[in-house]
Amino acid sequence: MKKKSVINDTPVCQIRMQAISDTMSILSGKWKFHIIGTLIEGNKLGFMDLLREIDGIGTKMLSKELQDLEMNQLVNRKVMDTKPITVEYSITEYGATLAPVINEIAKWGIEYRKSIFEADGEQ
Amino acid sequence: MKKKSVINDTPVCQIRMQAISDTMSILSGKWKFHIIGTLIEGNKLGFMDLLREIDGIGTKMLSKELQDLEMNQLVNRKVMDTKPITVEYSITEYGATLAPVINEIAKWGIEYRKSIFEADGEQ
DNA sequence: GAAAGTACTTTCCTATAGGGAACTACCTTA
DNA sequence: TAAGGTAGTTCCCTATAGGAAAGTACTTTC
Repeated sequence: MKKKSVINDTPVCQIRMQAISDTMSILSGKWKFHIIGTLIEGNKLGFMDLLREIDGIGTKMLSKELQDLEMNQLVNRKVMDTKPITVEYSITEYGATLAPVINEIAKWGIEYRKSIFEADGEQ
Repeated sequence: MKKKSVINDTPVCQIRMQAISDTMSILSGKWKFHIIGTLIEGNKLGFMDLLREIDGIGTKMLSKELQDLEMNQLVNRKVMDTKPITVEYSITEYGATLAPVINEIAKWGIEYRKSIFEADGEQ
């Protein structure tokens, strides 16, 4: 008889694990946090604005990631009736609920850097 | 003259973005959150215990991810002087500070599932 | 009519992530 | 001496992520 899981085998744990996988699959990749963070700060931004704000991203990735985020209802895309057409990207009400998650992650990262600095005397 | 970033160009934003990248690179991959979550719940666990607890992981990934986490001081590895040698994995004090981050991520994922269920009548 | 700005899409390429299966090595029990 | 448990490592493979560069299409400005 094969031994079975004992810790993660409770319904509460299963739901938690599933929830973590869900969140991380929605926010996966190198750029989603940066895009969401920028849109939370910047309110309404055009494609080229985002391209300039997010250091290092290219048009292909920005376009693809924005589509992903739009599909998951975290970002609004609105085509404006201007002379050269412009597009307004903004965070949705639902996307804004990610702020506490992003804050915790940023907070932890800042503490992490501090602790490395103190321990190793580097950087 | 090329237009420059205005939102993300403040020192505070740069540090925040860097911190998010740091955290996500440490916790990147399919399994790190599961391993850390299990170790927080389970206290001290052997390699085979983790293999059984974490549904779907194989020996190769578990071994590699544990090495990553150990390198980043989030997990302790202690070889025990038992008859067949056993290894005790546990979360470090520092690794335990990830609990609030994991909690926020889990909380958001649970709300996300709820909202999809309400909106679409799907799972 | 050429340049430059809007917003993308497409193609091509490489690097990394991650899985399966087999293998190592050592010890205990039947 | 064969089976089964400990804890991994190694090899081979595929799929995905992500970057660079060029192309599309349309408009305004010089």
